[in-house]
Amino acid sequence: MPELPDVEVMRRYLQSTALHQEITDLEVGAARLIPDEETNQDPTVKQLKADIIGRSFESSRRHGKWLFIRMNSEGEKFLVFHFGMTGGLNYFKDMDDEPEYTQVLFHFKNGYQLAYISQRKLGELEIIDGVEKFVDQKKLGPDALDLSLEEFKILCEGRHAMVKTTLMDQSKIAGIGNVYSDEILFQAKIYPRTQCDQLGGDKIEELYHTMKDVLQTAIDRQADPEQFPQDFITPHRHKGGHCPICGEALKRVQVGSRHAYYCPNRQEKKGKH
DNA sequence: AGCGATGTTCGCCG
DNA sequence: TCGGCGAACATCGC
Repeated sequence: MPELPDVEVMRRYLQSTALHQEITDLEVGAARLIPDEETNQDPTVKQLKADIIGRSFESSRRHGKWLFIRMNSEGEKFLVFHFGMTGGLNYFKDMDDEPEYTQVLFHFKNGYQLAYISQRKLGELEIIDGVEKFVDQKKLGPDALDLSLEEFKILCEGRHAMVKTTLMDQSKIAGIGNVYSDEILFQAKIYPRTQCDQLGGDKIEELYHTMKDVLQTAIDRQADPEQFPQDFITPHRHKGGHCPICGEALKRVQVGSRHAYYCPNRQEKKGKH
């Protein structure tokens, strides 16, 4: 589930495995992952190879759900990853260990490989020359972990949209998706369809701190639901799941075109008390 | 066998 | 202008 914590864990993984090794070859299985300004996909794959082969990864950055790898090119060049709904990375040596659904494979001079995995082939991989410019073009808001309380208050105040929608809106806050917005709202005891302008100043501040806590805790636990604290909803976030705190059956409600899971006992609807 | 799924983009509507 | 909604994208697992 590649949201901010998942991508951060992948960034650290890549940072500790695949840096400073010359890339000797690149195999592209799913060309659709590489965006193309023209309609013909072949030249972009060739261009991607030309930009990458012979280079090495030098450092990494993350903004929201996007991962940037700076390469040792002439001038600044970054490889950008987006993992869609099902993507991931795996660094391995023996080709027998090549993961299923590998879509792009980087070969390093030391005999290791880095696989970009994507079961559903939704995702993106491209070369850019500046992170700030890219963030601007993609109209991404500040990264959720960099967002200040003041910025968060401004995002919420006077906004009629639902809180969950706002948390997931990448142009306002970058990095939070369906799963972590549910977790944040569960921890903050807010009903998912609550509108931002129904939250008081204190509640907004509480939500802000909860957002940071949830994301940081998830990163500390390797974004692995099995390692999450006992009171996290994420491992129970499915049909038939129960609240880890009070045992109530979880409910599901439509928000935008997605589903939110929540505890009807602990996430009260506004005006009901 | 059909439906739902962690993501983004785009167009339509009130 | 803002926000909600739904389709499209690809494809697998339940």
